Amino acid sequence: MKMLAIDGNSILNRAFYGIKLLSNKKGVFTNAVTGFMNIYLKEREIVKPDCTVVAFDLKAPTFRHKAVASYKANRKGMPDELAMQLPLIKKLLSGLGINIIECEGYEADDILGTLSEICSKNGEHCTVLTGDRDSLQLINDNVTVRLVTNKETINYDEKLFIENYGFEPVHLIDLKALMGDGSDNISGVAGIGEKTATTLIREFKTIENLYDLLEEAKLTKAVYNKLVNGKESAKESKWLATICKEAPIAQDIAKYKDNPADEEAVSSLLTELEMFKLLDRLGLEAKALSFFDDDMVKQEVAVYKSLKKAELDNDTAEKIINSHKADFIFDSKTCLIKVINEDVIYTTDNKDIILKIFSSSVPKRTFCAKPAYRFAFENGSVLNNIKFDSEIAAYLIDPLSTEYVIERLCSENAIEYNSSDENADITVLPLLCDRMSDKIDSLDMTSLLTDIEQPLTEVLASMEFTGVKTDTDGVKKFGEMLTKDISQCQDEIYKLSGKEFNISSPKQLGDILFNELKLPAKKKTKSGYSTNAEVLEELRPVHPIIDLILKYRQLTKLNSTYVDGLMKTVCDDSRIHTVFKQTETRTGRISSTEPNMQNIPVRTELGREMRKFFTCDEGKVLLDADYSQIELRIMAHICGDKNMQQAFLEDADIHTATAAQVFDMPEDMVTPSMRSAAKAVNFGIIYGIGAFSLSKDIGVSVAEADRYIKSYLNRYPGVEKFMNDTVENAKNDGYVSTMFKRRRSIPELKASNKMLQAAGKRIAMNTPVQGTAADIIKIAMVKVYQRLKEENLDAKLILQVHDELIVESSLKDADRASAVLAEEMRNAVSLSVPLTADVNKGGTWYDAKG
DNA sequence: GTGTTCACG
DNA sequence: ACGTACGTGAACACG
Repeated sequence: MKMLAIDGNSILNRAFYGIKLLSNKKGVFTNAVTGFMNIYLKEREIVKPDCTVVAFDLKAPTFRHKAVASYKANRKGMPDELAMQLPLIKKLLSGLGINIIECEGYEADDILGTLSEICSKNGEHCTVLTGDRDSLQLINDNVTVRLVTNKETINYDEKLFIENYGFEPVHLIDLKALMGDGSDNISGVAGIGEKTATTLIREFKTIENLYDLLEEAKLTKAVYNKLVNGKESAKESKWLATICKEAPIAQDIAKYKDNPADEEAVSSLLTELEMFKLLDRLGLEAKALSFFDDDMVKQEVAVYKSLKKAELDNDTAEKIINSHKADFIFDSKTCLIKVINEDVIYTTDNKDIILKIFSSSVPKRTFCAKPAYRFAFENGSVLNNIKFDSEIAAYLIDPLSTEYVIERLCSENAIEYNSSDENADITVLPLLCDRMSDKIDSLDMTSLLTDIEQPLTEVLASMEFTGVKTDTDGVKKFGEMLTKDISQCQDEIYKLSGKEFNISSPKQLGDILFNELKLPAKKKTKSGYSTNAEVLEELRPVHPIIDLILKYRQLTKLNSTYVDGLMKTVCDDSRIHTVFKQTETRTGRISSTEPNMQNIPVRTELGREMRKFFTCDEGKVLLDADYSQIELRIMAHICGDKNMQQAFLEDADIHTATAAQVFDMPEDMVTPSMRSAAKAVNFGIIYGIGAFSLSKDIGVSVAEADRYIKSYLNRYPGVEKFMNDTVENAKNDGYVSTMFKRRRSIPELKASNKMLQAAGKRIAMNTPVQGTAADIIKIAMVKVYQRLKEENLDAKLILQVHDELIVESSLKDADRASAVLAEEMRNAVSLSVPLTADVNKGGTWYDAKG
């Protein structure tokens, strides 16, 4: 008989923080349940238990001393999003026939301790599944702990434990008694940390033995004194660290055997939670549920009404055009439009009629306007007077959502949605727009939506439509050259390693490097050795094969992602029409796909060659304009630091100026390496700096990197204040915002996981800066687009790469277009420091980049 | 489908 | 101690 004993709270907690928030249409969160079940089902395959028990905490804070201590440690409690999933997972597990144990006054790990004790006594095997290292103390011949970590699940048996810790599992409590445990409010012996504690426990095994032999033991004076002073605390800590094995639960293992599942109950629950993948995995069918059967919800929802339908013909189109508003949904795949006007739904797939509606001046609202703009442009027409795009509105309201679909937005806005009605989307559209419009107003984002984002949609559609001229012959030749070099590189790698293998497989490559060639392994990943560029870079001097592998990586990346990848996307007009996504990023940037034109190589000379194949039509030229240091300038503006502002007002080289400040010397004494260190610090400042990463980035010690940061913040006190205030406000408000009122909520700040919290702080510091930069270039894009049009210039925006705009212009209009670009980019907003934009021109992107 | 790697700002 | 900077998209291997 094999038992699997699971620490429900620990695993649920890990699952919650490991997966982004998910919820069903009613807003019931399900990410922790999903994550828990993923872990559980995977472990079940591995352990193959006969009986399974999931233990949950049920704490009565005053019941006993230990409970009080840990109650305090967890007092801030779990977030509501997690707490509401506790009953769900319990219900689900019961339905699956899995035993749940809760025991008043005992924590989950006490129950696991008791269960493992019962198994041991009966000579049965017990596998404990938890994310809590404390439980490792339970390990013995019969008890294995499978420790769930972020990366992997480690199977801890006695052997592995001794290998890692150097003493037997049972003495983990003695270790804790000395070193303490902050997260569990265990104080340990003051001044004794992990190192000393481990050495002591390896030698003396238990604290009792240690204190018995204290006088004759060879200890330093300091350690001796600490131990003497901390004796009481050590004893107390040991008691606190000891997992109880006497919880009052059934002693008969047979009681914990798995029960048959109640399939009916499980499938109702999972259907309601909309966890269809899990249903599938369990081999169950979804159950039909009546929509909105919850009375509470019913009262608030706008009731779905079935509307009259009519054909959209010339006459009805005329009527619509002359009315005061029309809401439409356009499906570009099937070229189908549905228009709602005066409670009638009109439908047609007639192109001319669609264009007639689009180009008319009747005020329109829609969901996802960009394909409509593109359709209009592709047919030589225009789309006029879009008043409201509810998809963009939904994005501004919650940029963290992964997809914006009408059905989901309805459930979030208490609008009933009949998914079996093919006209459901258009039926709910007017109401959805009303609700979202109110929300946008109340969030003070009206101007952001109507003055920046909505006008931008047309600009993006135009850029996509225009596309980028591509020299396919050049790309092909470049690819042929790469292919030759790759095969040569490959041969040499095979020669050096003595065998043929797939160099692109990190697994096989790791095996060759670290097992066959016995190179020193640095980092590990979930599935083996890490072989990323950073690791390889360090190994470069150790073996000549490393250089070749890096070369191979570079060449194959260029060949598959850029040469092959791009060639696939070139259209018949020998232009690439990327798709810009306006509702994708959490900061407000736009992104580019199919292909991604925002990550074309530039940093290495070979990669940069690619840009020679992005060109322009005969008689035209490319204009490339980029903001210089826009993010640092924004930082200087919003933090108000006079020292930092001065550098920009004087038009100084900001990295040199920073180096002069940080290293406290005149600018002409700054060496290139100091400048480059300062540059890294400036980047770090924008990202929400950490000494560790900075040290890695510039190759100095963590302490040194920390000094740089301290010195930086000292010299630019406004920056430090901004960081602190921003994080503080974000904690209070739950969100941060940009200069133009774009907002991003930061749930990470409420996490109990420290790493997530730290990540939240960095997001809080970075988003206002990155997001404001995004706002500004969007404003510039709209203005540039309008002016090029107004001034009748033969010049079109074709690309945006975050701080860079590219225009394809006729030769004759190039100078005027350049002036428009520079002017509008510089004057997009007025900050307390100047914004500068450099413009260059050339026949290819490579040349125009300056 | 997920993880790893690497291209960009 | 833990793992380590912000924001993206694409290709490939592997289960």
